[in-house]
Amino acid sequence: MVTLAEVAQHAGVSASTVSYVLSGKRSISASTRERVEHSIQQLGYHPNAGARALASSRSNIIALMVPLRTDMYVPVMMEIAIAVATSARTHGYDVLLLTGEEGPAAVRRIAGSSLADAMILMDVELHDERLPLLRDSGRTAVLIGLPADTSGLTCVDLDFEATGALCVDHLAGLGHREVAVIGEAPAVYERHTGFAERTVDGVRAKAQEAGMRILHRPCEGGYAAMAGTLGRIFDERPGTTGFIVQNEAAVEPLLNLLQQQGRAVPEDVSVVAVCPEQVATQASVRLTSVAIPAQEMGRRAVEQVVAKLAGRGTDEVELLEPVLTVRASTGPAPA
Amino acid sequence: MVTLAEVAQHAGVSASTVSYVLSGKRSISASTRERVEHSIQQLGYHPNAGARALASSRSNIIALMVPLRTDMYVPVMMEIAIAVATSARTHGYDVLLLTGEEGPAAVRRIAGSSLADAMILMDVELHDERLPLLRDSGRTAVLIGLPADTSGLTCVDLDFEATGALCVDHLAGLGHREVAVIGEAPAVYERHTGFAERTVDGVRAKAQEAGMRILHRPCEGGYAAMAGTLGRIFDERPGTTGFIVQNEAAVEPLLNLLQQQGRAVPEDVSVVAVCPEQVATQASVRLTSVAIPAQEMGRRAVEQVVAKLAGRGTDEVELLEPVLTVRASTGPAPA
DNA sequence: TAGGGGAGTCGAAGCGCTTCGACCAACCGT
DNA sequence: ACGGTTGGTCGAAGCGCTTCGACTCCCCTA
Repeated sequence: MVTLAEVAQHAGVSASTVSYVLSGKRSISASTRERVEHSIQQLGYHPNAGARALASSRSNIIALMVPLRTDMYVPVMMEIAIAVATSARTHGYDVLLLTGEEGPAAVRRIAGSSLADAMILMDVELHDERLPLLRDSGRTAVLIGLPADTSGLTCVDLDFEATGALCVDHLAGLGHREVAVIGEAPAVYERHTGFAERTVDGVRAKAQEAGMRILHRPCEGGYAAMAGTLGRIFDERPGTTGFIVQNEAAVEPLLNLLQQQGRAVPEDVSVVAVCPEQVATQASVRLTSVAIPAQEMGRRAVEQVVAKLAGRGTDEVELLEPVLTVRASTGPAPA
Repeated sequence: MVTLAEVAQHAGVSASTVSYVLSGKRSISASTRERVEHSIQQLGYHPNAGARALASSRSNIIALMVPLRTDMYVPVMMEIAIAVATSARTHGYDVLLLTGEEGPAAVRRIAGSSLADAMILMDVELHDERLPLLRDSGRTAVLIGLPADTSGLTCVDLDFEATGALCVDHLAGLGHREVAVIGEAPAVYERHTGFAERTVDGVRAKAQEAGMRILHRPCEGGYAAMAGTLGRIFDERPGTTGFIVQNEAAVEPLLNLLQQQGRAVPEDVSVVAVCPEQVATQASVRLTSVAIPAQEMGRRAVEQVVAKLAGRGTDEVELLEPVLTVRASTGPAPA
């Protein structure tokens, strides 16, 4: 491995000069800079990450904690993770992938070892165990998701209350009065991952205004679970004409079952989904949906991290505004 | 941050002794060890990752390059990535997440900076641009996938040829003589990511033995694409009674379309999928399938990396044996 | 009883980089 | 013509850890 000292020697300057060429923290004459850059090229020099981290106490690494769970829709997580990794690179950072398995201990480990300059946490629970540790580790952090107490924390998330309200608005505008919400798996609620509850809150509040009746049912993904849930919904509320689905793994089963039961979408029943665009457009019926902007969330989280590390930090909650796209799965309520 | 020196002082020993307690590279008396460990606890000491990397030239980090593409079935990638991260931790390693975006340059960067001790590459193409760089970087590496030239490389992958053969065997045993293979998106073939081709090779070879006619069609995911492909298949081979599907995003659309066309599964048509277990069990028909052992692949890749880093290395190709599970989507060919 | 050897500990020399203060020259205004 | 800048460069002191050789006991064997 080529070292900075070797580059310095090759270029006929001191080591510090090479360092300053690299960092730009002091002015360097054009001729020296050129010479040094040429030597770097020629020798194929790459700064040693460990040495750099040690000397500067900056690792240029962002740790990303992803959940290990399988009850969440994985593609969204992946999309966020990739967006984080990609935008981190554009800011000169690399991303360390931590799985939920280690739990709160991971926070301690990473903060303690200075392995990462900052952390991004996904799948945040309302009373997340990692938060106290995070707070007094003093490390820069950004959450994707919203805990109960956001004081001193920067959070990025979709505005799920507005999302719920938006869905209701759309259905109400089409004349629907009885709507069922197909929610995430029960475990998601038990864990109090805020987003699912916030959506339902948004739905309920708006529904009350609009004089709409809401039936909310958590539901596992897959056909079997959906069949059971759907049966119970129609038993309880035979007049249901609208569905709001917030469980990607239930979307296709729902459409399929409705079709089997001879309920046409959107003529007899309307369906609004909260899901990534791809799911909405690739489903068997092109779905009216509120998009989950995974990329955007990942990107914004990184930008917040970078801003905080640069001292331009803001401790604030950034809620992305939901956008509802009308497609082929919603229509006027049947008379 | 607490340093090793502070721990040493607190415990009344030298810094090197603390280091040896931590690494176990020299024997330490029980009493000293206890005293040191107690001090570590009490002071909340965590070794500084950068310093450690610098001094030992080992970062305890494994870099994982995941593809950026969206034409691959993402959940499998995610599952592998998580398995890699999780098993890496059990061996004391962390995982750095690199996206394909940087391409070959990432290999150079990571190898050059000694940021990672080893690399795991996913989504390997037959003539992957990253391989030459990898080879002469001299870094430890393991591929998940199989390039054309595996010399000097350790590879882990499912045995896709055997997978294809297994599917054919099963269908042939049930009396099917005309089978269509629904493949991955065309882009996957154009890129020459070996696995898709290898599956088809396996299918073809076995089909010849079994006197079965094969029609292979690449296919994008989603309903629209699948509808077109399916139409063309039945136009060309009206007698088709079996399907082998190697594109998770096409599975559900296929089942749905068959149902709409009044072709019953498995009475009229049999379907074998190559997909993760979850997809097979959650589909509208429980699918006979060959599982893609994502977890296992991730785990084995890490184990190979760890072995190589420990000097117990083996440059070999490890092909996992496919397992076919019979479920409800295959049955005897109609008379 | 002398000598050999292992167990346990320490000191010091780095690992490759950043950064601070110091230094030297050239240049400014007056 | 002279003190004060400013731009450009260097030397040296670490950053916190690992690791090598050296040293000291103490026990075992011949």
